[in-house]
Amino acid sequence: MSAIRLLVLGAVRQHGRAHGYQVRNDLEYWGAHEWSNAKPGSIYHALKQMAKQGFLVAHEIAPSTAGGPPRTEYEITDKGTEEFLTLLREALVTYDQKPDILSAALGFIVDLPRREAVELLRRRVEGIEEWRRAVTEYYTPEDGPERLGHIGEIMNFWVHSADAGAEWTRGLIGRIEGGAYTFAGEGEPFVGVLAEGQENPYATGEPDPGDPR
Amino acid sequence: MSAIRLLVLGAVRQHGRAHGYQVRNDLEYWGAHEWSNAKPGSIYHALKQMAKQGFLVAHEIAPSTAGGPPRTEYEITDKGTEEFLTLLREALVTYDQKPDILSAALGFIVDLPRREAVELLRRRVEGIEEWRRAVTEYYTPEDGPERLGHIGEIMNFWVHSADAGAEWTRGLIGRIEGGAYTFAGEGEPFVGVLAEGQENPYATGEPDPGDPR
DNA sequence: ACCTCACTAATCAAATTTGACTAGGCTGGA
DNA sequence: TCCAGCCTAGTCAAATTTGATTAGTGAGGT
Repeated sequence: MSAIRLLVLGAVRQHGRAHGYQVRNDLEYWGAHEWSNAKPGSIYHALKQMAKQGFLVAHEIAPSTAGGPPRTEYEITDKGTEEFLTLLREALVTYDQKPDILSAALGFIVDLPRREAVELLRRRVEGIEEWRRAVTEYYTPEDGPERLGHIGEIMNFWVHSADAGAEWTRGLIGRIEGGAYTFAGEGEPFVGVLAEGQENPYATGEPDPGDPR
Repeated sequence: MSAIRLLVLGAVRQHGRAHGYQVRNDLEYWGAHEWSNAKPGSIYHALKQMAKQGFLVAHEIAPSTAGGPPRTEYEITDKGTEEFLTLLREALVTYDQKPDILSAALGFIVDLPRREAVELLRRRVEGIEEWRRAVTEYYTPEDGPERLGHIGEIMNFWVHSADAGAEWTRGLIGRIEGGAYTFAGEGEPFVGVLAEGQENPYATGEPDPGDPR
């Protein structure tokens, strides 16, 4: 599974009620178009699909204030919230070497209680270590590592990345345990969405070094 | 673009002539099903598509030796070889945070001259460093990093991964310059394909810790 | 008054990917 | 002998993703 469903569900949830363009803007504000497949087509498709599956309800809205086609607003259902939490937990725990999924989950990690977040990340680290043991054994044949030739570099690369990922995760666990950020049930949450009408400080497109801020 | 075209083109090229099932087996032998979308459907689709585009030529073969439907063999064309090299170079140079593409390219890196491989990897490292400068500036706002809240962890994660990737690439450059592996034009290449009839020492599916080898 | 640009909001066809399924032949045990 | 299970080789529908395109509105320049 890709990150798009988690991203879209989470964005709608934070707004309570949102139309596609709003979701699209949030994700851009997050920089999600840089590291995931959060493009217009995918977002609108995900919204429709998840509405069909009962995770969202669609409300048709009149042609709207400022130009453009009539827009549809979406609200998350109870089933949708459940799905969101399932996806979020899964994304935090499993090491499937798709960095976009972890990234998406990081954006919503504060929607869980602090205790649980730490617990899930611990399990993530364990998962990485287990994966590492499995493949290390797997690709280190008894007739010497040379048998693999340069192909061995592929696994070497993965193992290296996994190690870096584990180390980073341990760091994050430390920061969270050290009291960083505001988690579910800890009052005033940090909301990473744009209010209606608020301008997006980040332009579309590449992270521009000459960003005129 | 995904890794599948590079993988399929490269696999066909190594065989000279191959049918889909052979490609599928090679990629499995490489472990590609673990870290890329090298599933049957994708492979057969890529073969057909690239035949349509003139990168491969298809030969219909009689119902074949051992069971199963009639198979189609593919040969790579000159245009296909060009495309292969283009994809390979691009995959080595560009840091697009999709690890499967780099992995695929690593599998074919020895199809280039040693000199060029090193040069491309150098450019890769530069690319990563440039990317890092751009996003570091981008996501470090003048009103303090706290404004980003936990969202900042996403970029933090990416930067960490990028650093790990750069470091690993430097290591690989060192190994290659140190004389490791056999590159294009250096005689007897290492061939990472299964001969017809050779058994695949790796079973399908997960890297099994209890692998009976 | 006219034209161009940018923004809002979304749609669409084409390409790709997923995951399940087909169908023939071979093998080994009851 | 018969049948369950595996291997070979691939197909197919459904879901998703890509990249381009549409269409209305308002602002600014000439």
